[in-house]
Amino acid sequence: MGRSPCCEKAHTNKGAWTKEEDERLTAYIEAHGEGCWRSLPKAAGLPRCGKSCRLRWINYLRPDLKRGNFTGEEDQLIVKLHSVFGNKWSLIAGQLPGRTDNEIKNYWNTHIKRKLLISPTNATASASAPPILSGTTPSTAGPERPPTLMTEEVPSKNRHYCLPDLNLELNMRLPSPPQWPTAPADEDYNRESLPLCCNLGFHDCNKLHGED
DNA sequence: AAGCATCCCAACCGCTGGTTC
DNA sequence: CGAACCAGCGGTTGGGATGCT
Repeated sequence: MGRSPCCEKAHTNKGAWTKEEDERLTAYIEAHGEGCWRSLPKAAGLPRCGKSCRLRWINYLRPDLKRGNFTGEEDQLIVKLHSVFGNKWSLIAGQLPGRTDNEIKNYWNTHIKRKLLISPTNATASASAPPILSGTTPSTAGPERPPTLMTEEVPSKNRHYCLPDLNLELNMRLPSPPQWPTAPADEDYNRESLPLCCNLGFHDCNKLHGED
């Protein structure tokens, strides 16, 4: 097949970007726009691979980036969105203008995750609350799942296990027998794939609150 | 002041899904 | 149709900054 390799690793720099590299990249993108990251380093005269240029631009050089600390609203929004999307940082970043997936991921890992883990009431909630997903996934159903929005500004007296506004539920199960197209012999199930039913929808919050 | 521990974040690595040849 | 490429994503890490003893 007639394509050249992604980048010549022998002639590419690694590690921290220099000011000159930043300026070259910025100037090139301002002149030619984003896109075609593969050919960009050569065209811009940068000893970097396209992947590295893309990352540097998106995470650091883009003019519309919001620098500085996350606000309380952003903080809470991230927690909410994480409860919906899990570790889909790009989706979460899409809801926070001026923030990058990398930034949010770092913020989550260094600030929010710890805050949620520290909260003793949250630990209790994790232990007692039913799992959100019937079929567990590491990003949303494991010990790191943030089931509650529990930050220190909530007085302990008023704390209760309030779920975020949105919570998608994914169920996977075998279809009930009457839905089977034909009734196969047991041995057929042993060697052939089974049809699965998947439901995607919202939680019944009352059930999770134990209020039904 | 020096040494050590911890925090934080920029950047790299490896994987995936879509596209191109 | 399969192999290779490409962009994008999430996980991980290296090392500078900061705090503590």
